[in-house]
Amino acid sequence: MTLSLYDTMTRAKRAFVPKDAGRVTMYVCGPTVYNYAHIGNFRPVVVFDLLFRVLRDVYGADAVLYAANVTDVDDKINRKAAEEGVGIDVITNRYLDAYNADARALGALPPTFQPRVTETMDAIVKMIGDLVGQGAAYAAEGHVLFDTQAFPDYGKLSGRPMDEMIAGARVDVAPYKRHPADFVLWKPSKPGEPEWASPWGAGRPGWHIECTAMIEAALGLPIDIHGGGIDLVFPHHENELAQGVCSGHGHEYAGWWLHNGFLNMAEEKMSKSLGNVALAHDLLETWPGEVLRWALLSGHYRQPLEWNDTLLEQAKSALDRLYRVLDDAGRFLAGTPAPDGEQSPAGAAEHAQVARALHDDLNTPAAFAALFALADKVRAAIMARDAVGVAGGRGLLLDAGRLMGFLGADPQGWFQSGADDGLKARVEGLIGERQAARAAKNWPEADRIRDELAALNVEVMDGPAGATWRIKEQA
RNA sequence: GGCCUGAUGGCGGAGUGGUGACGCACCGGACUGCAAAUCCGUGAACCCGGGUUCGAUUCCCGGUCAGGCCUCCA
Repeated sequence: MTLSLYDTMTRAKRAFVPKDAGRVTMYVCGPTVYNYAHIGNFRPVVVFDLLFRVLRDVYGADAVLYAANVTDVDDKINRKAAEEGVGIDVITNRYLDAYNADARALGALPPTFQPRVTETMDAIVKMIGDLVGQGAAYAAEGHVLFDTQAFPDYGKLSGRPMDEMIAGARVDVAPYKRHPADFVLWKPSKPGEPEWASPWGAGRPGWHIECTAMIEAALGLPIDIHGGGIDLVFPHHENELAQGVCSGHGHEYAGWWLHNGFLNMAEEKMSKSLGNVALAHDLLETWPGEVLRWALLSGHYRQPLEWNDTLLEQAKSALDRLYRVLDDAGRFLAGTPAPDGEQSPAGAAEHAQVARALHDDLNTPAAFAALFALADKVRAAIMARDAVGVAGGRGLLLDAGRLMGFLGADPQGWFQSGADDGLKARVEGLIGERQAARAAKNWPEADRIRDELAALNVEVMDGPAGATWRIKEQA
């Protein structure tokens, strides 16, 4: 089974072949930590976490090295720190902690490395020195600039011939630039703002050099996969590429460039029912992280995705369906004698189909379809009272879910999340009373109790083996 | 102005040169005391105009609409 990935550089889907199958490397541009991150900022987090999981599945967990950086030097950080009268580390640590907590809630595995600009300053300064030494950068008026003329392929990644860019540019060109396309590697800090020592004077790095230096420091150039949002293709990744190649680390930078599409917000829908909840941090107070993850993966990662509350409701319903199968499978197996071993696990073909879909450039909608097909097989095995099929099929469903970062919750807990112990005890008591009323065929009383449960946002479902219940809607 | 994406049923969203997945929602039936869940089943879509082809939703050209990017700072 071949893994193929769409590469922005060649604009084609290509079979993925790492330089070293025992050491697969991936780097993804992470957040600037000056505030809570928007849900759109978490799309690359979830998409590349999924790719991380797929790569670990193919090459082995220890063979995949994934670095996701954190930008903790930035004007917005400086401004926030000044507003609060604290050091930038207070701001960056606060929002980095929140970011990591949110990422975890969205089911993202921790990256192998999470380099920070402030901790990579030596490597950044060294790489700028390398570029100057290679004749690809020059110092001017306290700045160090990358000389785009030194890189003939500049513009190749984003498909922008340099002449056209200059012709269409609307921005004033700083007088110290040799070429309008040249960009900053190092610049002086403003008075009172953090600064670091360098051969060109105290100051701070430009945005683009940070990532190139962090890649070299954390993984070593070249890497197999470089990921990020499609908005970063130009100028950020174009510049990273130019820096990496010209710094003397060879002609390759990244084997595959992957870019996720944008998340489009439908503000009016969002605000009407849920308030201003564009932040993942806020959404997580209303929805399970798994629902947000499902919603983020419900379209192909390269396509734009419309984000609204309907999408979240549909994601919740879809996950409910899968968890219901797991729940029913568990109940069936708990009440069934040991299997006779005559039949096979249900859904083996569908299970393989999940991985096949993911290996086709992370086709998550097709993978979801396979997940549902697998769940249907488990359901059919339950109805056929095929214990081997159910037990095996449930295992396959859980395994496929695990590959995608789903179905990790206890099914009971999934449906009863949000209920505290007091509510649970009260619900169990009411259900007991209702069972007695139903046994006596006292339907008005049974319905009255069901209404009482409904008032507690609890839905009761009668089954042959007794009643089960769940929380009806998200709070 | 330049460059680049996208347009599929009520909603979300795959895919394909030859009867258009999947999920959510809706409708009919079974089951249920009634429901819920589940099962069976129905209905429902490829932006517009040309071209290539035996055949186009799919390939090509044009258009419309929507979105992204166009370099320290923004």
